[in-house]
Amino acid sequence: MQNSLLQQLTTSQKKAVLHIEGPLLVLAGPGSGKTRVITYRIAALIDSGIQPYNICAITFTNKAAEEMRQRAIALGASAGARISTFHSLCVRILRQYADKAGINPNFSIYDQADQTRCIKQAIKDCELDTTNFPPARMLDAISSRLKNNLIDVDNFKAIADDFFTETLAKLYARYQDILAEKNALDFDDLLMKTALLLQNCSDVCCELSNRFKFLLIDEYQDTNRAQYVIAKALVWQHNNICATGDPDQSIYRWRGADIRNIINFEKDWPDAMVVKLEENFRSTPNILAVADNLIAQNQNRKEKKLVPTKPHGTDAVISSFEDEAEETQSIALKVQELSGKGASLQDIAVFYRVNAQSRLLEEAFIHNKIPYQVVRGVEFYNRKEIRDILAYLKVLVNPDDEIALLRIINTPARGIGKTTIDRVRAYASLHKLSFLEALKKSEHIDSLSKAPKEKIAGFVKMLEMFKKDIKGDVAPLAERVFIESGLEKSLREAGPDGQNAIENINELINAAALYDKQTEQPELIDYLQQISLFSDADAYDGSSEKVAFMTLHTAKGLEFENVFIAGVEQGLLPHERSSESENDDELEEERRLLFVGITRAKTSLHISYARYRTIRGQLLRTIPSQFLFELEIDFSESNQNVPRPSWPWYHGLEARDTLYAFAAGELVRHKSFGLGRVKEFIDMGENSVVVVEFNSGQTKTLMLKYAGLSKVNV
DNA sequence: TCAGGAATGCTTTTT
DNA sequence: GCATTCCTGA
Repeated sequence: MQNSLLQQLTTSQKKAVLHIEGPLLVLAGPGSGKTRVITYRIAALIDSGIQPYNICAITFTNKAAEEMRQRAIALGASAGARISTFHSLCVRILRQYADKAGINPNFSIYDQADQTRCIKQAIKDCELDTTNFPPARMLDAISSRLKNNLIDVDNFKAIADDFFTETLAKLYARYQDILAEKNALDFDDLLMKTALLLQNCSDVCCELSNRFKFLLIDEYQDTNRAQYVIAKALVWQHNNICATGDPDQSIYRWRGADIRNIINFEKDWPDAMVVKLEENFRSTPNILAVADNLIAQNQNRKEKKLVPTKPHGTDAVISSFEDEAEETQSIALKVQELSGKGASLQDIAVFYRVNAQSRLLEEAFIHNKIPYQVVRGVEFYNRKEIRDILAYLKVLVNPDDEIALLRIINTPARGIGKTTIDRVRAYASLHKLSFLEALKKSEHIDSLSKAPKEKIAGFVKMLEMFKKDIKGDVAPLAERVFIESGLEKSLREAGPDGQNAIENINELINAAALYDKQTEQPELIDYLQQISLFSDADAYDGSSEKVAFMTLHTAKGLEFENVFIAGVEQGLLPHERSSESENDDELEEERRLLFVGITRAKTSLHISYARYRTIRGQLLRTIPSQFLFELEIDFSESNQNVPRPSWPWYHGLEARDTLYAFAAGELVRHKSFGLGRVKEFIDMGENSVVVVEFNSGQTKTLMLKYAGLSKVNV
């Protein structure tokens, strides 16, 4: 490799880049250039005569893969290395070895919404109710506890030993059958089926580990059991694995990530070389100190220092605001101030724990006319009209995809209603046919009258016409489906919302055209599988002059000059759901999440919380996050003189001032107890309690919201 | 068959 | 609070 390029690296980085043969673990703190190390390594490997074809690098998002590809090429590496996410890699492997994996290569990939429909169906089929067996929880158990740990249906049946696990085993079995009937795999199946394939077919394992002579994995701390098994299998022949990661940035335990994978790396590969990258090139010492104070509170960790290399800067700030509207308003104002001082909007990001927090931020930024982007890629693909048109395309590739088929059969309305569908379904299950096959034989279904039969025939004929065009470019087919299915016409007649939907579909067709252009051999199935694996972070456009809003999870791997973290309150961060387990594991993961957020900041960091927040329609008094006290920053609850938002829809404060704020000593009137004086006011937002001593001599403790107290102005 | 309103449920994070 | 599903009437 060219010396001039290597000179850009530190001694430790160089060591990691140039250690070619054998296992290598790069333990790297935030901002230490670990992704850079992988990129340089790819270039160095190719430089030392290794064929790009023999290199496989695994990143966390598609976006990261794309960036890595381009940077490697910029370093002089020829293209051809496989750089992708675990999921994309699995799709490729499963399609290539479909027979051996026992699947049909035209499978659909089911996302959360599809999965939920399937699990609901399974719960119904097993004659269970959704109250005792909530779909979301069942799905979570199946995916993160079972599939990600490579426990398949048979394994689980063998170990189930009480009512709940036995029921779950039945449910799991039924759920897998439903997916199989529809020729669909969910996200976890992609990993599990690949891992099991590699485990069970040594010839496939052999072939792949000969093809990928060098494996590089970024964000190794967030791999789960299935991914670990895949990695292990891929390096079976040579042990040329390079993993980089930081246990302190592990934030995906809840979806099966197993931190032991990185902790036990040296046990798995005893001859591993370990390189530590502790210098931080991203943040000021002020920011790093705060991050360090916070993460030091985690008991379950190996101590690690963050060594700053940048000069001192401004201190991190914690601000408190009256409520979430004031919080977002003041973030907007602060952004304007930064921008006025010359900061570019794309260097500013706002992070939060839950997606719901983006709405108020958007309102504040719209009000203040500041351009922003909400980094939430999957949202686009979750729009109704997008799902509709994609469902048409999915059915063309995978006729067994009943969920997609049911979605489009009467979209737009073509007179095939519930009754008709039920009759066809009954016929299908009686004759052991798929739903589409039953539709094709509809003229033989006696329970149907003439009109529905004709409508079904028309629908089937339309699908068959589309199917003739399935080869080649995707965009023209998508456009044709949009118009000829009647979707376009129905949206055109649906007013402004419809117009918006049309624009979205046009955007999808444009994206498909881009795919056609950039892909050597465009294929509908490949396109559909690719967009199924599209992630939130993939939507981030770092080149546009906009402030970025995203969750703390999405922020992983990114960096910004100026970072805001909003809503740092008990219940939100740490999230209330994280306190359900009896140990501190989940709390520590929440702490790591904040750590990840803080360490994204290069020069300025603004943490905030609101004293009141409306949650699910209830105004609640909040408690500052316990983490705030661990940062060792001075902060007080003083009002910071934020101009109250003057937006027409903003009523929060006024409402609370009159309804929810009483002071001891205040004179009040109750509709039946009459006049009284407030003895004590326990502020819990909407659930506040007042103790009133009435003139009648009685002292009452009242729930404010039911008491109907009014203030008496003296 | 379907639109529209009422009732119910569900709410972390994501590939 | 919002989204989905359920239910009723046309």
